[in-house]
Amino acid sequence: MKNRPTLADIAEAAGVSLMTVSRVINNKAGVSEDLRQEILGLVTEMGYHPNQIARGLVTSQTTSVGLIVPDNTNPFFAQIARGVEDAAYEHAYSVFLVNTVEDPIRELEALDSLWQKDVDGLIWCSARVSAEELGVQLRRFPAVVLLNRELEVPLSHVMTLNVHDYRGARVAVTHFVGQGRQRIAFLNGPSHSLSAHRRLQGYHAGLTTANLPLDSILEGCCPPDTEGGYEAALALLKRCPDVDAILAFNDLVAVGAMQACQALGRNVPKDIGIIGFDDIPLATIIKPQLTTLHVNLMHIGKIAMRALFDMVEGVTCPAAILIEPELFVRDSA
Amino acid sequence: MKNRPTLADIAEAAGVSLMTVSRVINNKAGVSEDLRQEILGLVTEMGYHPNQIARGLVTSQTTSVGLIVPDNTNPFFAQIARGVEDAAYEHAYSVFLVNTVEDPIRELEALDSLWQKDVDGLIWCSARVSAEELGVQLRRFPAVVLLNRELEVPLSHVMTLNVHDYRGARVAVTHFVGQGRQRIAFLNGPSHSLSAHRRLQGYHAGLTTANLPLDSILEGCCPPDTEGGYEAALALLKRCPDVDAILAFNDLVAVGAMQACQALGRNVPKDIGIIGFDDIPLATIIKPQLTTLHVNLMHIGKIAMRALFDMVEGVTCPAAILIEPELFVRDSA
DNA sequence: TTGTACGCGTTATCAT
DNA sequence: ATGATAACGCGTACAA
Repeated sequence: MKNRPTLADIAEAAGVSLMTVSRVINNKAGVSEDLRQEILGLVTEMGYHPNQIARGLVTSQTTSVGLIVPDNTNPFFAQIARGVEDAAYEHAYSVFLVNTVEDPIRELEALDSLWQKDVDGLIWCSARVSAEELGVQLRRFPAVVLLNRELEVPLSHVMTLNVHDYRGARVAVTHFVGQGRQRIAFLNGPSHSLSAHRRLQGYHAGLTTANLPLDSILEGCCPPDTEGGYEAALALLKRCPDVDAILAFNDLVAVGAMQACQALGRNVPKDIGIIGFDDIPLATIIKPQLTTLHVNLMHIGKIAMRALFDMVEGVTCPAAILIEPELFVRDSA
Repeated sequence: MKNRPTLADIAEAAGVSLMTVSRVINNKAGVSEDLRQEILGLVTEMGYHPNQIARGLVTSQTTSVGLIVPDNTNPFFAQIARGVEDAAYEHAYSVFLVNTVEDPIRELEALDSLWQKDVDGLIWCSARVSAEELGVQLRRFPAVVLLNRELEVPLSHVMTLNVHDYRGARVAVTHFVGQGRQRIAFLNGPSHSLSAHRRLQGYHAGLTTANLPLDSILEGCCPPDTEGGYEAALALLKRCPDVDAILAFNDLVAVGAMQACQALGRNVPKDIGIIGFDDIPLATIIKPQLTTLHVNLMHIGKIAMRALFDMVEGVTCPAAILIEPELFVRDSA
């Protein structure tokens, strides 16, 4: 590897002081136009790029942020990560990607490592730590966007960004009811999930509004993937053969449920309607295409990163943003 | 944000010099056991973590690496990224994730930004730049793993990691032939893709080995996603109604092709056999499940990162690794 | 318009 | 066994 040129190198080549070059690099005033052009020439010629490490040491701005996700392989987070990276690119920021794999210890280590890297900000998805620990960790970073997690007491350097799960689930139930469906089941996600909790409330609200009885036999929990949805739907249809609608925690569960229905000879959507959540790419790949609560995940990632950038720059931001999911009616309900 | 403690802070608290603390932090000899314990106590008490930025400035090791992918949303690269991150975590390294979105300009900017961040190494997937430009860029980094790209002249600080596309495609064709299929088509990916080129060769070799004629009417190119596969398969079946097997560039194309067959009333696998490439999660979600050339993508990511780590540490590595894809026979062929 | 001195937090080197 | 000092590459504050 060729040694990278430093400010001093190109200052020497130009026969000027180090500061003059620095001014040119940072577009600051106080350099004659000819000198500026000459230096600019040398800069490109010698392939100089400022060393962000050294720059960060003195400015305590590293132009890099951390992104913590449970699993970047999950399409949900993959889309968000993509949005974050795109927006970071707009601002010439770099993104450290870290997976927690749902492991609280690894989550803590991820935070440590990002802190050691002196990131300017942090986008933290689905934080699993306790409320106290959350407070401690948030205090360590200059700016944080919390995705999929709420905050009891607002903090000036923290923004929360949540999907309006409650409303989404309620809309789905109302849609089912409008189709004349009566026995509406809910295949929920992990019980530790905040979203799962909020969606269950929305599901209940939807039923109540329609004067339909709540019946815990219609509710089930499962791992948020296709296998989970498949097994849970199988069990559900066994204990409640009269189910005519299934609201799923997410699209993966919905697809699993759809396949379970088909395996049992139930037609979707004729016999059983199915609605998913998130609208991942799979939703339109699968046949019949999934009716689902669409959330623009890449856009959420972008919003998160832009807000983070604003906070870093000292621009005031809303303390919390709530994203409205929108029902995309396709073929499954 | 609370000010992070520095070496000086805890040195002052311990009433010793800064260097003594540094020695303790770095597990170096030359500190009495009592002092070491006392300092260690203060370190945890005050929550000290070394500032990697400052450390990197003097050691010129940042313990961070760059990962360049076309699109982290693509399950193929998502899996690889996950493997890279997992292995990086094992070594306490951090990963900068950058998307190129197949844009050569953005790819160059990605390289610049990673270079400015002074990464210890780089994992570069599907490099699109010219051979000369490739050489220039490789020279800028201490260590590089090139995924999905070959190198004419080996470099001591660069390792290439490729899937044996040729062999995979040939195995697939042989499998088709073994099933008595005669009109075997190939829906290839983008013409600029190196993999696409190698797979085409393998496809040809497979046909030739089976004494089947090459027929360019059986070959098509398409964008490497489901829509691309769908459209291309539709066109293919229109111009060649007698096709009884389709080898697809990847699983997404295969799924698209499968749906096109179904839309045209062709049964898969009875009328038409389909084989994909990569074995992404979708392959087992879709029905019928996809027969495909399995590649352990997460494992590839891990191998890449571990090799990179070895190179950074000065351990010698193979100049090139070739991964054998394995045919996973499921329901589509 | 241009340059000098200093400090960011850490490690390496050389003293003590 | 411990400490003082110089460097790493850069920006800020001040001087010329």
